[in-house]
Amino acid sequence: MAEKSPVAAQRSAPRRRRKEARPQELTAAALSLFVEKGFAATRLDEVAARAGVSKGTLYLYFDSKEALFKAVIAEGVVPAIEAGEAMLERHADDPVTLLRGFLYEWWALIGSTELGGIPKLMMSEARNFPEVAAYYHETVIRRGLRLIRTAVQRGVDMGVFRRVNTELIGNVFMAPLLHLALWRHSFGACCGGDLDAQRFLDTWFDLLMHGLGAAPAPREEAR
Amino acid sequence: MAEKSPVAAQRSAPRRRRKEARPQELTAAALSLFVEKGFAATRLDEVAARAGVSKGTLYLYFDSKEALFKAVIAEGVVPAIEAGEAMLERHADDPVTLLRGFLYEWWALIGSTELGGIPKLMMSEARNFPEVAAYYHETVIRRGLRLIRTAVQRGVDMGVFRRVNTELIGNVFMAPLLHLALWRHSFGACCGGDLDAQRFLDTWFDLLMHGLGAAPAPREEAR
DNA sequence: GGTTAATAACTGACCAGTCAGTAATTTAGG
DNA sequence: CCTAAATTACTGACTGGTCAGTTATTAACC
Repeated sequence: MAEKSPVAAQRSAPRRRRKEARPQELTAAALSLFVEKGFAATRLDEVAARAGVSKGTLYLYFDSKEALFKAVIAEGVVPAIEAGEAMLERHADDPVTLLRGFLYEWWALIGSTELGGIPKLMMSEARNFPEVAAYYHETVIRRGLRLIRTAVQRGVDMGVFRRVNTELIGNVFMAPLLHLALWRHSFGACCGGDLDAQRFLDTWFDLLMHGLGAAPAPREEAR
Repeated sequence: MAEKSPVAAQRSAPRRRRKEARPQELTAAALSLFVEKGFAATRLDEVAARAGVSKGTLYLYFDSKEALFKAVIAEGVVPAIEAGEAMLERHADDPVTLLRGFLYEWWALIGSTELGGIPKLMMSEARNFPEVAAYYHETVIRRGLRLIRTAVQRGVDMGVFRRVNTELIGNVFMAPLLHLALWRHSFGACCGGDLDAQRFLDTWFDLLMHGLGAAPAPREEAR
């Protein structure tokens, strides 16, 4: 009755106007699809469909596929960096707690969530989208590395850690975490051999603390 | 003189027939392009052109783009694993030398060469090509991890290393190496901040040896 | 009923894969 | 040897499908 269309079949939702909510919904849909299939292999029709709109609507909010990509990155990851910087202030006097916090919190808030797909996405696409890569590098990587370097430097200055090359320690610190996230979103999702995240993190933190020459005692003696 | 063709203009090389050499040339061209632009973004016309043949010829030797992908992986990486297994035999009694060898040799023979792009390629494409991923996982990853685990286990048994979780140590060991290679082929190729490979490896080996509780003395006291 | 969010049909470029034809090489016949 | 027939590596124009981006139209909300 209400619907005169006799074809029915097409289950078209009743076309709402929600200018405010759209960009969020679209970037959220794009994030999960980009992470799942990669940037190139994701069709904009699909992104739009998952957000419950048509492709034309997507183009009301984003100029191009690449612009959508940038928005996904900007929105997903910048808040996380800010959380890290807050933590650096909060535990200014305890480098071990700080590193443990970065490690386990990073995993809890980023690595293990959908955001954990972003490193893979950026690694995969960096060369094809140098502008986005530069933005990410400046906004996320540089700032993140500085965070870690600062924490380790404090530990060295306080005599808690051995003298190590603080220049590159941020990269070394992050490598296993990123590896874990990349694994989850590549081989972990298709071949067996899934890594046990908790044990992996414990193994790494244990090795790292011994490597830095700090008293072990991580959680309660990590198994 | 030799070339009678008066048309000239078209700089077509004189069409050689070299059935034996083609597959090699094609996989080599494909490897560098896949690494540079990713699998999806690489056009087969381009692969063929770089190998000095036409696209039609490519299809005489490979059934599909995916078949070419598999060939690239199989040819590029399996020999390297075999070299590692040989090394495990050669230095059976010295775990520290073994790990140092894996680390620096891996970088010299794989990470720093064009083959170093393969981990990035596989990470990026694993989900879209589960069959190739499964092959790589079985043929390369499993075997490689076993190599490292064996070396560390020996060190623990001999009392040279602390008791650590040998189950996951292979992944932890490889993570920074892979990170370095991935970096080279993503951000390193487009944004500044290039990692100094030698220093990075030294930093990692130093941290690792201390973490495993082995006597330091890596090269001559890595700076 | 006027404004504009939203749609869906459309366009044009692009590219994996095909195939009818071309040219290099080998073989057979003289 | 020389030449012509047979073979086969190789080519490049073509096809069918896909998809980013556009536009003419529709309908929701004030």
